[in-house]
Amino acid sequence: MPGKPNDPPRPTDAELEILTVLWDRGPSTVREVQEAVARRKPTQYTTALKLLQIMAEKGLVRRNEKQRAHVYEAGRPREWTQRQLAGDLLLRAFGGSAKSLVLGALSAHRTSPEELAEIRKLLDKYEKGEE
Amino acid sequence: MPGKPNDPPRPTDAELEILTVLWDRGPSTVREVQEAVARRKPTQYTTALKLLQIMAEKGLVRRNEKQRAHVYEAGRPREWTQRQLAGDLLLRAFGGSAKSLVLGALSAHRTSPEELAEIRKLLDKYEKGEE
DNA sequence: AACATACTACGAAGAGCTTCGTTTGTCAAG
DNA sequence: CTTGACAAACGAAGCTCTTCGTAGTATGTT
Repeated sequence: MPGKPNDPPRPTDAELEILTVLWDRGPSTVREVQEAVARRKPTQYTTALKLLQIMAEKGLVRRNEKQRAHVYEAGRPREWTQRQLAGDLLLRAFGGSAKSLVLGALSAHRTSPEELAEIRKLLDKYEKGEE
Repeated sequence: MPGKPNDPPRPTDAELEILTVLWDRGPSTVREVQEAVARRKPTQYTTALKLLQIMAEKGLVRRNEKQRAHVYEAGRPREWTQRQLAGDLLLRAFGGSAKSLVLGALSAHRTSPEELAEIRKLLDKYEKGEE
C-alpha cells in the first residue's frame, strides 16, 4: 500500500547518503554519521546535524533523545526504501516495464556471471511464489 | 563512458515527464508538449516553454528554430537516459548490487510471468555477450 | 566555581526547481 | 494599416535542498 499519508517522502541525494550510513551502522549519533559521511565527502558537523533534524521531521529517521547526544536511526528498513525508489523510478522513467529497468541496470555496469545467476534465482522465486 | 563533460545532467521529475512526451511523439512544438503533459496534470503553456528552454540550455533537448514555433526533440535517446538513471540509482541506493535493484523492482509492482520470461532472456544475452 | 569541550538549535544564504504573469515579436486577415 | 492570434522571451515569486556560522546549553575537569 504505497503512498499512505504517513509514508516518508522520497529521500533526496544527501538524505540517501545518510540513510545508507544508518543502515550500515545501525542507530548512531550525529558525530558518528558525520564522520562516516565525511570519509567520502567533506562535510561539516552542523550540516549532518541539520540534515538529520529535517529528516526527523519528515519521518525518514527516528530520534532518541535519552542521551545528550541524540541517537538517530533509519525510519524504514533499507529494503523498504529500496522498493520505494525502484518502484518510483520504474513508473517515472520506464513506464512500468520491469524488463526495461533490468536492461538499464545491466547495461549501466558490467554484472558478474555470479550475480546474473543470483538474479535468475530471484526470478524463479517470483514465478513460483507470487501468482 | 559515463560522465563526459558534455553529458547532460540527470533530469528532474518535471523534465523527465517532458522527455517522455518527446520520446513518445518525436520532435514537437511547445504547444504539442504542453497539451500532452496537460492531459496528465494541469500545466500552463509558459511553464512547458520555460522548462524546455532550460532543458535546452542543459543539453537535455535540442531546439530547431527554423519554424516560428520552435521544434524540440530529446537530446538523448530514451534508452541512453534510462541507462543513466538506472546506473545512478544502482550506485546511490543499491550499493551497485544489480540483484538488489531487480529485487526492489520486482517487489514494487507485480510482474507478469511473460515479463519475467523476457527478463530471463535478457540475462541469457548478458551471460553470452558480455565477458 | 570557572573553564574547556561537545552537543543541539536556529537562522540564513545560495542554488536549483517549478510555476506563472507580463512583455515583446511575428504573422496574417480584415 | 490596424487588429487579433499566437509564439518566444523575460522576470520574479515561492518552494526545496544543501550548506554553514553562530548562539545557547549541558557535561565534566581542574
